[in-house]
Amino acid sequence: MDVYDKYAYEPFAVTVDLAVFTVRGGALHVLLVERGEEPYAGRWALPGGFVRPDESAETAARRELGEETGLTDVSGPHLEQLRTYSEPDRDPRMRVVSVAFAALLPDAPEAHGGGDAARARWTPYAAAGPLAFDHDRILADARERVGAKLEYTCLATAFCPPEFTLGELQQVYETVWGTALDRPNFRRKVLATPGFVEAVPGAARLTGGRGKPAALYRAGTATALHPPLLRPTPEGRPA
Amino acid sequence: MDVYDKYAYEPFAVTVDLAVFTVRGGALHVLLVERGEEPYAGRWALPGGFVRPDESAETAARRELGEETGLTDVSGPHLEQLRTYSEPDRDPRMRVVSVAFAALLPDAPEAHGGGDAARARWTPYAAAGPLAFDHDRILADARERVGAKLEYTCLATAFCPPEFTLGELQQVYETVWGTALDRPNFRRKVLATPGFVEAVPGAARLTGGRGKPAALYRAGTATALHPPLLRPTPEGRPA
DNA sequence: CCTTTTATGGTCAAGGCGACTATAAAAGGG
DNA sequence: CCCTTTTATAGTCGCCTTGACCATAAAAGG
Repeated sequence: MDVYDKYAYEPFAVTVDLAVFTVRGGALHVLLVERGEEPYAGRWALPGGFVRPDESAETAARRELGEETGLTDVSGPHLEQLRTYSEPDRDPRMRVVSVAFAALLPDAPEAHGGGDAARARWTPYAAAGPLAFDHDRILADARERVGAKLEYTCLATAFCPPEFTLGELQQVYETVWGTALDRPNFRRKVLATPGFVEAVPGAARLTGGRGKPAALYRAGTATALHPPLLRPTPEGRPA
Repeated sequence: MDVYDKYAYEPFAVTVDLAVFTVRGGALHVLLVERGEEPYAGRWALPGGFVRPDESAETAARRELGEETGLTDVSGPHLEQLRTYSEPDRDPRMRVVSVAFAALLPDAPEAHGGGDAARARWTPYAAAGPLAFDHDRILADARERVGAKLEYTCLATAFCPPEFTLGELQQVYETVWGTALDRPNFRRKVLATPGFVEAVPGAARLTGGRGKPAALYRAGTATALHPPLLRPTPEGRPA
């Protein structure tokens, strides 16, 4: 990292791209924006934008998250850096290096308040067609990362509202992983992990649905999951 | 990521920084270079350099790895992107965004063949004093990532020569994690994981040391470790 | 009132893993 | 040449986790 090297260096544009996920109605959704200009005019793309001179990539990502979702409290949602995409030809116009982030939101915010957010739409992950640039790749990487992190972190609560039932939490796992889980076993595992969730003391209950009302829980203070909650292996996944 | 936005964007310099690790004599070592110029003249730093106009960050990292280690076959070593560091003030001279990588090498190459490699020295991780720029942080992040990946991947073999004993493999774990492991249990776990290691058929053996000669193994084809090989928890590490 | 639906509680056996003991095969020192 | 030391390898035992179940409780709907 020697700026005084004799090598000439070329200036790059640096952007952030966001894969913003939520779980809605049993399906994983991602926030997309429609491009208005070339290249890829009319195609959908991940929200994002330039990193400004006084910003870190993290700051820029959180700013973009607020602009695209219309959220007021932008400090709440889980946001984490994924990796950086820097293929020389990933943008046909110029050299653009993009730092990708994944964000996890609870359902509800139907997005597009004003400004940039007006362009944004929640799209089922499965229906997120061919995206602009290398965003298909970024989105796939982001989804894989989120699925993997559910195994060994308490990240699943980031998809849930402040108070939630264990059934809702299980829905998050089943939706992201695309597999069904045994309810009693899931419950046993979650409750046996100290700090994962904590019961809402008011013995509160919920919901408009059928069946016995469920107890409410809040996210606990733990972040890691030891031992991990491994997704069921369809066959053998050792390789 | 809209280049036609009205926002002015500032050009950034983009570099790669490498945390190159090896296990030597029961201690984790990292490859450092001494800076000759301001700022941080005389301080040690992670090797790295500018990403060239026709390179991706991955390509630049592998090129730098070759230049700094003097290795000929630069396609062999494990190299993986860590994350990107982009704090606006991380370089006092100008706006530099750095994509950090971790590289894992087997012991032996005493580095510095010619060119840039002459500047490079293997340093025990524990003795890697205050480094230039934010490289202390990068190095700490890299070490943590490597330690974590040993748990759920077969990455440990990247520290070993082409043929190795289970004792050497265990040494890798103990060195990176800083904990002792029970030998029979470690052996049982490694051999029970299909594709982790495969026995060298020639019933070969080794070594100049005392004791019963050990069987030789090669790295297998598996990359993931299911179930994981968790490092012993000193107390409770659920948080 | 009975069925359906969801939440919750419990059992049981197989497998993984930590702790530990035992044996085998080399080197080194008297 | 024997005995100790050292390292590799084999095996045992019991606890805990986990997957596959079964059973009960509490609501809604007909």
